[in-house]
Amino acid sequence: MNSQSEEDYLKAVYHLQKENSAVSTNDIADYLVMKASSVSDMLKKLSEKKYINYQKYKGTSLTKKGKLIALKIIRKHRLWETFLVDKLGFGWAEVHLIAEQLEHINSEELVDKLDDFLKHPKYDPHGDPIPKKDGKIESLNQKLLVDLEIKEKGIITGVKKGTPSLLNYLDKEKIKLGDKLQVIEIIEFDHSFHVKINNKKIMLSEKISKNLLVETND
Amino acid sequence: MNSQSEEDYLKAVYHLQKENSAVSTNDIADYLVMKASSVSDMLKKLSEKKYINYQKYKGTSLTKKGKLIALKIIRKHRLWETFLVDKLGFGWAEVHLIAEQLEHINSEELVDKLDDFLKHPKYDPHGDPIPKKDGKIESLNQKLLVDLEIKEKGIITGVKKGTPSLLNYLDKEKIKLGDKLQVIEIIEFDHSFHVKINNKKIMLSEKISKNLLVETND
DNA sequence: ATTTATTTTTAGACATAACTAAAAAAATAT
DNA sequence: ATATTTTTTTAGTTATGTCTAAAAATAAAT
Repeated sequence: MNSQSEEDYLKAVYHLQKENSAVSTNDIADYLVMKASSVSDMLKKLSEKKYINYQKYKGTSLTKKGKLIALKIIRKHRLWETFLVDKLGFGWAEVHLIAEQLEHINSEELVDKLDDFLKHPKYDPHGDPIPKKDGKIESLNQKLLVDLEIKEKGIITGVKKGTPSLLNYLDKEKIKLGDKLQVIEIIEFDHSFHVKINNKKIMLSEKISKNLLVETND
Repeated sequence: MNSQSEEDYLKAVYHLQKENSAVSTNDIADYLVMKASSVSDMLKKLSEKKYINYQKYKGTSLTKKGKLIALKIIRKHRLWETFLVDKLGFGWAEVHLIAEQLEHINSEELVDKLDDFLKHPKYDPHGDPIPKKDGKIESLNQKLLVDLEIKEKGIITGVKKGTPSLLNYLDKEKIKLGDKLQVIEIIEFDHSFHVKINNKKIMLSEKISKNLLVETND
């Protein structure tokens, strides 16, 4: 069995893992509100258990084994959130902290029976997809901006490679995670993207559009 | 907040506490499957938090504060057991281990909403009474054998003072916790009790009947 | 009333999972 | 290319909650 702590780390890596990129120690530390040294210790431990691929100084990613554990916890989290909102009448904003506790309850049978009871919901109250028993999960349709077409809409969900210069640029332009985006025009000459973000038109270079992650509806 | 361990100890003391008697360190150790030294450590800690009355070598009992905490955990345990059996379709024998985990989930609002959802059940699937939000609980009708009337039935639930000689005697007569008992006759001359235990007639002296705890229906 | 046995406590060790401070490696800037 | 900054790791400390072994207190038996 895995400790609550181990489960929290695996979940963090899952949530931070975008595309093919490795997750950095500091990112995990920020996400879990801990010190980087604590994260280092735990990464070593999880690596020994074969839950993550880990090379010193090179960041980490989930192994198949680790990913399955993370998805099972996310499944539990989202099923419990559904229960709390649909059956107990909680508001969708209040349930996160409680589900954070419930997701660590250990019983396969409980999860299956809860899933039956809720009639196998596909999405949790926040609209996030609920993984199946075997870990299968509906993909989030996260794409790079460069792969969008004209008129296509999406929500900015992250960057592929968070180099400071890119982050600084986004910061300066007041572009942040969660902002809505729509492609207005793609300039053939330099492949720059003219987009509307928060109802403000802005031009993004090809390089930027190759690094900006966007979640779409289709 | 209290740790899961602290809660487990308080619950153990609650369950072991019969009548006015203090609970011994060894009894708690047996109940929780731990070593007496571990129990000693924790009793000191719980005593500092004013959850128990504790004097070295003299056993322990819950303070008002500690009893309320214990009852709140038992309330959660029994509500969750009810949920597992009534809503999720578990058998009543399978739910204990899962409820043992769920009882430590921390959220007043969750307990209240669960109670509403279950329509304020009075008893859990094992027939045990569920404490109210304020800690009130239906008494178990635990009496001393000496207080029973002729024909009255009950279940042996413990002894008031577990002196070895009494326990040896009960052992020799093959009388154990959970045995069903019915009063056949009370001899006026020496106040001895003639009872039927497991369909076997037996005579118990006044002294014994003043030390045998019995749970009745009324 | 002493001796013997049992119970309880203390003292010291260990695992987990966090921390701080310092060293080492990698990334960035000049 | 070297210096500076940032990130990551290592080493050592701490708190919690368990353990074993030994000491102290209490209870039981002769």
